[in-house]
Amino acid sequence: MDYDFRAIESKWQKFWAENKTYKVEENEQPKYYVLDMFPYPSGAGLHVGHPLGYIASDVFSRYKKLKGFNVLHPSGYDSFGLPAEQYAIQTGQHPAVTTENNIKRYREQLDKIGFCFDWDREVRTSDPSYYKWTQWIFKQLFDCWYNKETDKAERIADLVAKFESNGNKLVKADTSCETEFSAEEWRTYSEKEQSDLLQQYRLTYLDDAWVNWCPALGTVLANDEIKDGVSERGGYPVEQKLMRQWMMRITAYANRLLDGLEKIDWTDSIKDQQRNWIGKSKGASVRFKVDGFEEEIEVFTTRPDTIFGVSFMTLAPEHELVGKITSADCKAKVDAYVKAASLKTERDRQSDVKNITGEFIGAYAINPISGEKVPIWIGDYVLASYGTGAVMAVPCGDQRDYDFAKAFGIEIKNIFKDVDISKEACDDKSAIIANSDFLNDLPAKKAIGVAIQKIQELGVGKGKTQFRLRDAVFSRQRYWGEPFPVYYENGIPKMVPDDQLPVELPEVDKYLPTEDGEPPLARAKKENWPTFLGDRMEYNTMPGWAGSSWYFMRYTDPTNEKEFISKEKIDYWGNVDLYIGGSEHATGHLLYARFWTKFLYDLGYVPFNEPFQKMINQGMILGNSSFVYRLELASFFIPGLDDPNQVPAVKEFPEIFVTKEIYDDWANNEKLNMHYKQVVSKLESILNRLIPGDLSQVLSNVKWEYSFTKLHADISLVDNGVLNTEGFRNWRRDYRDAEFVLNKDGKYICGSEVEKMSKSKFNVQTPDELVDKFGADTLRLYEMFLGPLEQSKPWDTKGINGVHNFLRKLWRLFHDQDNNLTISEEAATDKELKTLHKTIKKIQDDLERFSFNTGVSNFMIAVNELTDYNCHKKDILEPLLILISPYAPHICEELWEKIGNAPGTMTKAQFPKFEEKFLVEANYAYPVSFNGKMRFKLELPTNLSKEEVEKEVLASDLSAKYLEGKAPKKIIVVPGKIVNVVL
RNA sequence: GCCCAGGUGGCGGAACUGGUAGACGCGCUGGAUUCAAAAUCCAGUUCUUUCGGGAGUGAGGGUUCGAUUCCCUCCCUGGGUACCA
Repeated sequence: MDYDFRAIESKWQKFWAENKTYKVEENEQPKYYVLDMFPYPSGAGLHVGHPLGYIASDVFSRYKKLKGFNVLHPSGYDSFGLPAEQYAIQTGQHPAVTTENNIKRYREQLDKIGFCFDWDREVRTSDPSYYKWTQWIFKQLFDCWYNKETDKAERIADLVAKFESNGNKLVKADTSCETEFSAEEWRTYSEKEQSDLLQQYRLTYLDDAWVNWCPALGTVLANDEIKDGVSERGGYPVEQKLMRQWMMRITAYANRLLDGLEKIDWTDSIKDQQRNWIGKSKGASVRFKVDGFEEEIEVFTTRPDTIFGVSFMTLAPEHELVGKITSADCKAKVDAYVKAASLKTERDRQSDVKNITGEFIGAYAINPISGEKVPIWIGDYVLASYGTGAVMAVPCGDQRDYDFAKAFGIEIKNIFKDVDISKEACDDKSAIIANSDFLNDLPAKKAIGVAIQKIQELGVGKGKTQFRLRDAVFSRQRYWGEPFPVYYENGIPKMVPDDQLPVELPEVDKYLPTEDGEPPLARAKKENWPTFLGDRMEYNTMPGWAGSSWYFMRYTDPTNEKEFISKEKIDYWGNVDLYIGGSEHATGHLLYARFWTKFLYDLGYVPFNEPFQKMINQGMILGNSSFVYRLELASFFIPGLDDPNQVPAVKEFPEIFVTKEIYDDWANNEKLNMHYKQVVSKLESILNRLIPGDLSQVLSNVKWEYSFTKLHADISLVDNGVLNTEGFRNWRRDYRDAEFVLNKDGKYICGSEVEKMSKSKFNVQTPDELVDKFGADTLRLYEMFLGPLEQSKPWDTKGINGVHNFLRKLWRLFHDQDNNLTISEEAATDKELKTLHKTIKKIQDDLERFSFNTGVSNFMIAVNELTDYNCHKKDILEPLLILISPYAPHICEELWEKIGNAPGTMTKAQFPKFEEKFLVEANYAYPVSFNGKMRFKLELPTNLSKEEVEKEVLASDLSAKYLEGKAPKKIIVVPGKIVNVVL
């Protein structure tokens, strides 16, 4: 074999590991920080979709190194997580053991692809030396409050000092505390009372929060683990349960999280998702009295200027006043509506736009500005979880309110001057207000301010900015997560002192919750806890996003035992310059990491406000799933056969699978389709076998009832759409006796669909087999060659030969037919230099704009051209190797060494310098267009002026044909580009 | 519903600031080499055609000497979502 990739790749992988080629230290060079999103080491290992982003970041890191940067490109593992815990529950094996095994497998797979990670910087969230500092950060959050005056986090001690001197009256904090107290009062409070009050100021605090509790599973479930009110797994009932939880006061940072988006280079899509998630809206909160009751209804509105247009009020069905103010005659209907709404999920309520529902509750609200009485309705388009759960409905100015009013025949008042609202609402903020007393003749923009002023004067409300963002629940009732550095004493939560960190996970007998629903850690006895203080330790653990909210900082100083990171290191490395990962973390990890970064910035621990300066979201690699079609026999009836004992049961039939054509035919609902006969004859032959004796006479009239279901088949059993039926029978026990109805060529054709790659869809392609067959360099090039990084694309290995051939061609540029090195010291020709410098420019430009796929094409073009020139010159090939090395490091290192460089110095090479002079040409073939249509090319010297070009074009014989003797109206000449003749 | 991304040959895709549409690769067709196959090499490959051309980047308009690129309207696909008051 000429290009022996197996030998080359294992040689260099070994060399790099032994010589620590990719180790980085702080130095004089400018820094560049490239990071991949934290991988979770799942038991399934890597599939071809995972390395896509890692390859891109690896190529970019290597490129930046060649450009003279000191590049930090680390990796590690987000190694706490649910799958390991679930496996532990099933097998009793400690999750640390499973996790360790999974990491080993991941590492092996990663190493085979030849990444330039500095593994000396590896971090694992589940390692006590790491989570010690996650706990430490938690303690800092506990020890801080948010000062709205300075707009940053400050120490609790300062707050306590303020309380001691002035109480909380003058303190402008982000707090849930609504009671006011003086300094004297503060001093009289007990320790418990003070602790409870401070909780309302701390950035992490204990509070009761509703969770989805599933008693049968003994766990709390996420929203998407619940389908139709029961657990997705097992179908057990789920109830709402109030639980004491650690919360994160992320809402204190809402404004800064929003504003910070302006300064970072992320896609609009992710930024929009974060903006929507934070959901800032400005407006006013207004209180409406309920006619005949003491109670008031508070609403939030972004359009206080339309308050004279309020025609009715809508409450969420869950609104606490609904029970109190509903009139007796409406009660039955309202109760029924509330019940119906409670059965719908928020999603259902949101997606059902066409079906407008609601119910009048027989009560009236009084408009605090106009004094008008308006009916109160409930409607499930109003959600209790947002704002106050009540809407002042202005149908003339809001389409949703408009549709509601129309649906129930509620009067629609018009408060806009010269605007027709007979068809739809008017939400144009430039419309002029009318019929609105003091707001008349003002446009909305001005009227909003005036309205708020009036509302405040009258004391019926105030201007308000509302956020959708809610404080984040930070407790999980799980085992495999960071323990909190918290213990309880007399019911007061206290922090474990720094010198006793980390609080390590205790051993437990089972990884399940206790019978009374306490988290697994409650199983640990006092002596099981490596650290135990007070009456008891905290039983909850931290969520997955705890460790991943600061891991990018730890890479700069991964083994520091004294601090979470040192000031010098983080000052040198700064924030992440390029972050590559999927967009699925848009409102999770990416928001929380920004929150923690801003917090640590406030305390002066890190010099940056935003963790990830530029981010690229790689598209998903989709799998090509294969499907088989199983016949589901419902029943059958044999006319001439009366003895029921002679009739076999449906379940005695083997599994029957039909080829795609038959399924398609059936799915197209052709009753007596052309394949019907084949299916029936298969069924009859099976029936014949099941019934003893020859019954062929009787069998001809059997009535069959059946349908088909589509099932995933493992893609390894399918070749070019054709199922390996024998392999399929052996795939699973139930299919051992499967029968197949084949197509006319005697083949079983599978269906195929492009879907997300996942184990459950049996469409996973691992990188291992490809590395084995073609080598890591080929895989790296191929994954980059597939298309733009950001786009999702189906995985298909059809084209992989193309890039593999490219590498072989590259190899052959350095070797003769007998695979002997042939490299010449001869001076390069102009043509060869042009190819080289054209390529340098392309590769550099493409990489600077993260266009990895076009880079590969350009290598191919260069190698094709040099092959044509029969070029074996070192002056050309050596720089070319440097260009290709970020993509295909193994083969390049090998050739680099072969042509006389010291081994392992490839990464220290300098990216070749592009020189314009080699691209300068004496002539250029101008494309000449007539009325915008390209007709021919005309070779002209590049130094001609516009006028000269024009003259040459008109004088050309080729032009005569298109001019047809007419004089052109106009001629456009773009020098070096194009000529267009307008007739 | 709303927000975002996208729609170019048989396929993956290229065309960067409005300037030769289809680079590069796959696949396919024909040929060379071979006893044969693989591999390799050469030629062709958007569609259509009366071989002069004509049409063509989801559809329809617009701006422009010139539009895949900019603007408007619409359709389709994928992702996100909370009817957010």
